[in-house]
Amino acid sequence: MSDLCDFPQLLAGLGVKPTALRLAVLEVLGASSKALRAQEILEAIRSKRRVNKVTVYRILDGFTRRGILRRLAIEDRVSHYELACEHHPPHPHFQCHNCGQVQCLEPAPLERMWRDLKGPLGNRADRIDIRVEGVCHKCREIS
Amino acid sequence: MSDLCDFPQLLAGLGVKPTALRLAVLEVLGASSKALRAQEILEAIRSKRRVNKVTVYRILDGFTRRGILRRLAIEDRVSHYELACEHHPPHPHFQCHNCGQVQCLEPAPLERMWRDLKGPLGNRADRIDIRVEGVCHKCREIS
DNA sequence: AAATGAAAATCAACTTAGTTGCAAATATCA
DNA sequence: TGATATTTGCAACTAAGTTGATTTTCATTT
Repeated sequence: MSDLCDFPQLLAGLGVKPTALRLAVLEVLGASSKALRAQEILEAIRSKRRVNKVTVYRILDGFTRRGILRRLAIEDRVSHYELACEHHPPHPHFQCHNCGQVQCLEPAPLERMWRDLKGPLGNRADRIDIRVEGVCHKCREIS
Repeated sequence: MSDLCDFPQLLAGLGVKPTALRLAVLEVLGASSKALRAQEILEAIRSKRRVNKVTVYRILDGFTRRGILRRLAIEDRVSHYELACEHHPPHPHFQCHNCGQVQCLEPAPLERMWRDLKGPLGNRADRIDIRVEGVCHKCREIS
């Protein structure tokens, strides 16, 4: 997941001002090969400049709402974030029990999923979760 | 997900004492057709008797470690729990954007997943997550 | 029946990740 | 330039869960 995207242009296309902090968030994520926690993003930016955590949380939130980022509920009590641009289509993730890192796996077609997920990268897969999100039949009826 | 399991026996088989609270937790989950938050379990028990939240959290934690329950990291900042006994094999979940409820879907074979997930129950699937958990190659090398 | 000891439950205080409301700074437009 | 809107920062707060110490329960042993 290297940064192939032109972030200023990406933001411009959505009418979002490309402020220094917004670009910093995108660059940190673009430079990462794995999904990152808000905390990690915050620290990465702080290694270069001064930021308030609230600002970062708000940027992450805004980006997620606009579909610029995907928020992953992969681990209890912490969100992970990744770029959601055309170069980073949805894909399965692999979290290590031990170090907690969240690797991105190939967005292989679903039929090949099971086979693919168990083998590659030398990971030992103990558990595969499949999760669907949307609007349930009950809520669809109401609205 | 109705309770087909004999909880006292289940616990006995694992050498876990079937205390009133432990059974209460299992009964609440056994009676539910969906995965529940710790909060909901706590409230369900409190409608019948007095409990301290710490006790419930510790029971949920112990049960999860022993494989009696599965903890689902389905939503930011809250865990959901479900029975992990033989009558409740792993399966995909559906969370409603609107009400937040976490339905259990059929544990259909993975090759049929995609097709199956989109159609049934009248839910509108906006997003399908596939998540793998285990020990990554790096951590495997170290230990 | 009383004493003992281990397991279970409780309590208060704390932690972590994230949120709110408002003020200050910065950018944008007339 | 001044007026307005947007972004950032700060302090205080919240929700969910955790910790450590204490008390209760309860099955044994005396």
